[in-house]
Amino acid sequence: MCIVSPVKTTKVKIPPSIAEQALVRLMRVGDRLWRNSDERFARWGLTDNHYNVLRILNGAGEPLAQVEIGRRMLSSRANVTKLIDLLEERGMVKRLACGDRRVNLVALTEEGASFLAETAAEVIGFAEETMKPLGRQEQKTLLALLNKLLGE
Amino acid sequence: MCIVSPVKTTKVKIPPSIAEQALVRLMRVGDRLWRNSDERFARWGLTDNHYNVLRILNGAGEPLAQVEIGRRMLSSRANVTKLIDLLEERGMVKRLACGDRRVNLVALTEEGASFLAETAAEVIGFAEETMKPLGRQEQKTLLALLNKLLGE
DNA sequence: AAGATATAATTTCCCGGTTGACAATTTACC
DNA sequence: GGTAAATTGTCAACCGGGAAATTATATCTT
Repeated sequence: MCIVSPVKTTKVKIPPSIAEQALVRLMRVGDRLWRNSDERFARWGLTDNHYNVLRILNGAGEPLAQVEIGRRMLSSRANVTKLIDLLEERGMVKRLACGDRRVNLVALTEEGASFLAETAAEVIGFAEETMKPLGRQEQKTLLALLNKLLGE
Repeated sequence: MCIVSPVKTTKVKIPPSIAEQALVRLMRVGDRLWRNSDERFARWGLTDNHYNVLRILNGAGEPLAQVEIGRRMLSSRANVTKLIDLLEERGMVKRLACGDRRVNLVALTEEGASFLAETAAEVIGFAEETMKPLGRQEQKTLLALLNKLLGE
């Protein structure tokens, strides 16, 4: 048991701001989602960032330069190198030479594609479960607000 | 210029899911906010997590055990130790003994409080600016949706 | 054609945070 | 009351990711 001497320390009165509340909540939710997500993908020995790379390649439908991958996923160039290193080691991706000898084109392999195919249902299921507290319409509203916030 | 041989690699058809879209957007927005926030607080030689500790202590209005701080900010005990170490070194916080000799009660100092007072306006200003793309009512909606999502 | 500038990837180093082990203490249980 | 289990804070080791410097190549300027 912890005996607290009578200390009063509510020092600073900070005016409540809807904007700040929303911002803090947004950061907290984001933080939690990243943790959960990471936890999930750890089962496959991957980071959610690794998975993201696979999804980006699959979505693009063609090999992409590393720098382009980094651009699409808000990651530093240095980090993309390491991400690709692991994915290539696992055979999910391969680097192709191309006309410009500075760039590596990164392509999804058969193995990477089938990994995506096998895990897609589960990944989507996870998303559905996470968002379940919100109805379909609320999810749409949320998505719209976030898009507006991102300014796109 | 990069010559791409005619490769078709759109392998896996993944059904579009509102839930997943919203989830991904949420994570992306959260990530961006954490980055911006960290960048801001770097001016004070702090992490946003350090600032968070100060806000939590101020909000609680009484000294808190480290484990309790960790609980409120979803951070590990070990990390709280390090956060408090720095804040104490800066004189913004101090550790108090209490009845239970396992726990350190952490209290906001005068210096910590005045730091909060001095920076509050700017921090709130940052939040307002970040959330500006949304109107007041939209901010409220967003906040409500996030709360519902957190299940509180 | 030659030198300056820009771009892509990689390497190295650093930082914040987590995990796991540990010591001190408290609580639960028999 | 006394031993086992649980709790708190700390430390050391590790890990994912970011920033800056490095190398190789391409483009621009003249």
